[in-house]
Amino acid sequence: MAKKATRDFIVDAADQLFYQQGFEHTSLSYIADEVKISKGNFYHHFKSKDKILDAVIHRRLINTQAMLDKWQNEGKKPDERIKSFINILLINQNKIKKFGCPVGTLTSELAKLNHSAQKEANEIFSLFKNWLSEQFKQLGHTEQADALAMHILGRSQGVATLANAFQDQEFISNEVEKIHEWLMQYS
Amino acid sequence: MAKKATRDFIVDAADQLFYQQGFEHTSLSYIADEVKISKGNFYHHFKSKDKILDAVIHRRLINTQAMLDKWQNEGKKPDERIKSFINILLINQNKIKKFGCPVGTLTSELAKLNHSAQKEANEIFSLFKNWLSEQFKQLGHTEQADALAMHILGRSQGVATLANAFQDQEFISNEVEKIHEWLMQYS
DNA sequence: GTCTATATAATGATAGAC
DNA sequence: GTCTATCATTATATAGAC
Repeated sequence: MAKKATRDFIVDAADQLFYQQGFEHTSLSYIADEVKISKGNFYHHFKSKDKILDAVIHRRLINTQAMLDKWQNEGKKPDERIKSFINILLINQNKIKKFGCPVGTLTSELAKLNHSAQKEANEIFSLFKNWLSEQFKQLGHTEQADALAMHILGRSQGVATLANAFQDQEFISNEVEKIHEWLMQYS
Repeated sequence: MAKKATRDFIVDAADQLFYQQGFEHTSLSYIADEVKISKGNFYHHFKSKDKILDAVIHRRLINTQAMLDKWQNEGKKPDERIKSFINILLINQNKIKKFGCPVGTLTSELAKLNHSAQKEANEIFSLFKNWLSEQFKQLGHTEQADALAMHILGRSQGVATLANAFQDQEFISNEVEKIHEWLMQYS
């Protein structure tokens, strides 16, 4: 396995900082400090701030697909796989309370900035949507599959947004349970 | 009725721009240009950028309360009032597709900035939550009222976030209908 | 209340030595 | 690949004339 290059450390740091502080609010100086390199060195690896954003989104796409693939192999039944998706809300609840959903908050920010990377960022959502849709198809709900996928994706986004605003742990548990109950009628 | 003062025009512009472009991304110069005043004049009315944010949040609190009061007087039954809330998703669908929910996107941004106005901004959410909770109480669901209020608030947030990312009009209609159906069991 | 001019700090980005 | 030094631009904010 190859040694981790400086470039990877930059993407590591940017990925986290963009999530915790937002894309625009995170300056290159701050990233460089975090990685303990100079700004000049930073520009050797990425020729603009938008280029790291591209790299971060690309990494998130890879990681998301890897997670979906893992769920695909782990859970035996489609409805159990969907539960894996819902349960991220519980697993990541501390981060979500602090920073919201990494996908939803990024797409919202880029929409306001009218940023050219909007489309790529939205692709992360599409990965989830298409994967969820596929599960519903396998459950026999071919016609409604896309709408059901969007529904569950929306529910999880709402939970993340309010958990972030209200810092409410019980709300997350309640909602996750409600989504599980909702899911039963399609299992 | 008093003449509209420059101060009001500044808050008008800031309110819209913070919604459309985000708080941090909206510079004072841009606001000043929009209102057609100088930056110096701007600082005569607001001594810092955070002070306009305060004013904008305050105005949104006032406007939100006024809207809730209006619904309280218009709709005869509590479940019809709740429907008024849900229907904002349809009424404002064009803006929501472009910029998301003004409340959710602001609280998310301020959370990432760790901004001191977070608490005040979240109060807008609380107005909705408490109002919705009151409606469910009047429908006889005293015990669950808060949880039901948070549920419906979360659903609407999820719809706004995904409508913004996917630019999907049909999704909004579908989800609004689903929320109406869900509401029936509590009516 | 409104303006012009300016101060100050930070940002994204580049040049060039090592 | 990494650094220091620097640039141009923009941001928030202030001073002071009218």
